[in-house]
Amino acid sequence: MEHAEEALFRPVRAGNAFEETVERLMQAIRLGVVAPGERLPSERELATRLGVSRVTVREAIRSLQENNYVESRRGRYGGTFVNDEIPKSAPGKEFGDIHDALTLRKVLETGAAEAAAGRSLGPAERRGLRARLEEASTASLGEYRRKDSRLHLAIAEATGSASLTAAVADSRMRVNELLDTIPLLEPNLVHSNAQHERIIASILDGDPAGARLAMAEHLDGTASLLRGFLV
Amino acid sequence: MEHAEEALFRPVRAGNAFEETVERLMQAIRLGVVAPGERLPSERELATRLGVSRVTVREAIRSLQENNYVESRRGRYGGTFVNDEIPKSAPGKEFGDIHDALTLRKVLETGAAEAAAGRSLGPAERRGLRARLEEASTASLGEYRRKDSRLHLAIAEATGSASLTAAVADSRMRVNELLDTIPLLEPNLVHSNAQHERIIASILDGDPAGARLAMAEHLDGTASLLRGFLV
DNA sequence: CTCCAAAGGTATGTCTGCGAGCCATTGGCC
DNA sequence: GGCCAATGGCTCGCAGACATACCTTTGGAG
Repeated sequence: MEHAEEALFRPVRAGNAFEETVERLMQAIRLGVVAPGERLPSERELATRLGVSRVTVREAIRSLQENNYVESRRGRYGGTFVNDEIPKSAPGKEFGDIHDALTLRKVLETGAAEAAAGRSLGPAERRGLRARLEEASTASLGEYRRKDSRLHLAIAEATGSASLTAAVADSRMRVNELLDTIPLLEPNLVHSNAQHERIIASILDGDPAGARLAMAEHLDGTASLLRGFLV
Repeated sequence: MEHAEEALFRPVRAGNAFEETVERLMQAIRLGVVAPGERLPSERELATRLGVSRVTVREAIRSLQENNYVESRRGRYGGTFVNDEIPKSAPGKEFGDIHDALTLRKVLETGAAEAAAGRSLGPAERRGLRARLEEASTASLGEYRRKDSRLHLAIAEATGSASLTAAVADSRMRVNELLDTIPLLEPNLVHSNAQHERIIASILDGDPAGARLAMAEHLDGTASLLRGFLV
């Protein structure tokens, strides 16, 4: 065999520093962690947190400006702000491996739901989850993908594991790119919200098995949709 | 809240190219993907696969030579070979976040076991799993950690998801570093082998729920051991 | 015995990315 | 009205990493 080697000898870095920085900032915007109208951290702060030089951060931001994701304003209380209308992700992405992305997502997100339900959550965390649920349920079609992602990220965060949260964020970006190529319909959305309620209820009730099951059903919906659309 | 930002604005790259390359090669050796006496891929091949220049690969290998992990021989049929006795990992590692590592591992590995059991495996994959199980069950104390990792990696591979396999490899490295600081005893080993049998049997029988459960119990063993030892 | 393919060993010029510093702009505070 | 802190905008020299080319060693094939 020895084809586990493929996993271990995969490329050390996904791209150059610039590309990866753009990717991260896009993640923050597309997953709704920084909403339209809100401000990104300052260039100096981003440079520190992303472990990258300020020059590189600026180049990445410039690239986002040119693609109408953000606008920058100078002066104190200035900064880089997310535009109200952000471009759709470029279509025709190579669908790498749908099976790969969906398998990883299912493992991570059902695991996160179960783990979150198995923890004793503080009042702030419980409030956070309810707030995200509320946001998602009242979201319009245009902002649904973002609000949905924020809810799922909040669930991952509720596990208390930063690396699990990071993994979920990456996974969602991959799957969202695929989802962006197929239509999002009102009925899906209603159904999705009902499932969200079950998931959050199970987590808040401390019911790991229920949370896992509810999440699994939730994910299976979009998974079969995807497998259907993309052959 | 907005502390999902912590996950998204984490550092873009874990270290410089050299450090990450060393890390990868150590993973391959420590996880037993390249066993003692075996040869690493050639420098040129590693450079291509790791997406890094040959100079960097050589520096990384040099560092491994100086630490007695490998030896290089010139000429055709030469190469870089893994030593029989590889150094123990440096103790006193900062125990970053034990909870974080264990949470992620549980999610990934129970998910992998379940996913593997839910697939129809080819004869080669089934044979591979049985072979790894056999290797682990007959391993001596000294080589147990390696053989054990190979078995778990084989399970991840059986999901057919490369990124899941990569994630499991990373996760195991983190947890193994912690495990290296506490003793490995014969009784643990016997118990562990029995659990391995159950896991593999469930996977080969196509019993996802059973595989998940067996894996969960298996992991809980070392998890509670760790939490106990490391406060 | 000779040849030569494949592996490690070496050298050099280029370019990316970083660090550090300074400038320009802005709006609240005193 | 003036100050000034915090932000984006800009420049320059250095270190790391890269691509490429060439050299040296080795053992099997012919």
